[in-house]
Amino acid sequence: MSRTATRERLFTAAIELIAERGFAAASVDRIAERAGVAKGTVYYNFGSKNAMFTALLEYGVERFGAALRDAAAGLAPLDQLGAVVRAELAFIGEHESFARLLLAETWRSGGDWPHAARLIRERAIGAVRDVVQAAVDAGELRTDLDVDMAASAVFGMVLTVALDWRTLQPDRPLDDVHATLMDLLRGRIAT
Amino acid sequence: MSRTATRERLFTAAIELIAERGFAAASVDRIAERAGVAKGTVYYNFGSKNAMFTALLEYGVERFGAALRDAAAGLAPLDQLGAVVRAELAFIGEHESFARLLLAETWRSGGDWPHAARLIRERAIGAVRDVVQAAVDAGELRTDLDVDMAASAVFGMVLTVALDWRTLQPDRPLDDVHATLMDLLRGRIAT
DNA sequence: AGTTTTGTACTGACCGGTCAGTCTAAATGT
DNA sequence: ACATTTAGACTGACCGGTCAGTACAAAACT
Repeated sequence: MSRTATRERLFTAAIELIAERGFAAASVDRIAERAGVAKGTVYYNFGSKNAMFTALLEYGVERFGAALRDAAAGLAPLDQLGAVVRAELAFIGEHESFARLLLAETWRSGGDWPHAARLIRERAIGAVRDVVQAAVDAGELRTDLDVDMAASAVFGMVLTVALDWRTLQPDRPLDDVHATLMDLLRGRIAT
Repeated sequence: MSRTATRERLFTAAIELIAERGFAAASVDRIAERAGVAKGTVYYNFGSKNAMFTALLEYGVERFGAALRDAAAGLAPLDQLGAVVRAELAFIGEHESFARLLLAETWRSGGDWPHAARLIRERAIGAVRDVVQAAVDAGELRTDLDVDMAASAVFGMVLTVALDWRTLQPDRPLDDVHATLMDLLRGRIAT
């Protein structure tokens, strides 16, 4: 089997198990078993459990961030926020387990991973931030808006709502969820 | 030492350790040590590590939900949402570790505790839901608003923003954060 | 051509250590 | 008296990590 194929199988297995029970409870034995690979292969490919987790996070966050940036590319500032929110919903819909893992690990405190949290903030939340900043620069949003906090708020809101969506109403169309979220963000709530 | 005092010391110690590294990595030995209590006391009081965790969650979520409900009590529907958001921020500011643990456990998938997630949704998010519903009933919000999703969105947004606040800008006044959040929710963002 | 070497990917038994949970006899508090 | 806590020794299961060895194909040598 090719090296990259093996690594991806391990990523998938690890993401699922960590999303279910957390990092510590996902044993290397079980991850290897689910990936259909011997335990030693994990250490041949990554060197340690921690290193595998770091590689997995980098791989996923990079893709997540790229999906968000691609969604906004080329659009008018007016449309970018909606597009980014839609892209975040879509990505989470397709990579639900990874999103759960992300939510749990990003806001962990003392843990072993200051690196992980920073990565997520730079790549994923950063993409949202850039869109908000573009809207401010275009004179579309108030110039005194706290851009970082707004980006974090939008990202967190979409992330938690998306996971509720997948958990409680998985059959509901993405557009429904997207519409409600955008209504909330645009203040179209009041009568 | 009284039974309840012992339990609370154990709760505090367990919450901190679990928030730092997750449930599996927080050993009973270390929890007992941090609480200044013998290991046997844990088993005398709770019977098992899982049972302690369940009791801890019930205790914390109950208090969290009560804080949110108390904040809204007696206010006009117009003011309730702001009060609930403020109460959520304040509670997280005072019980940061518990909030981290809550975030990680609520949106976990397969885990050992579907019970935990349901509890949080009923008690904590439920308090937000009631406030949103009251606003709808008072004709203050659109009647076609998806109340459950809006409540979940507000709760998740405030939770993630609050933890970013504590992590990245702990010295910032609560009122600042509150104002930005309410601006976002009221659509006062556009120029 | 046939043989030997080399590099890469993977295997699974095994080791030292940690963990949840048990047990007990004595102490402490009310 | 009775409930609660202590201190610590102990067990068996499981965990992260190691390592000698297998498989196999491309390359190098004769």
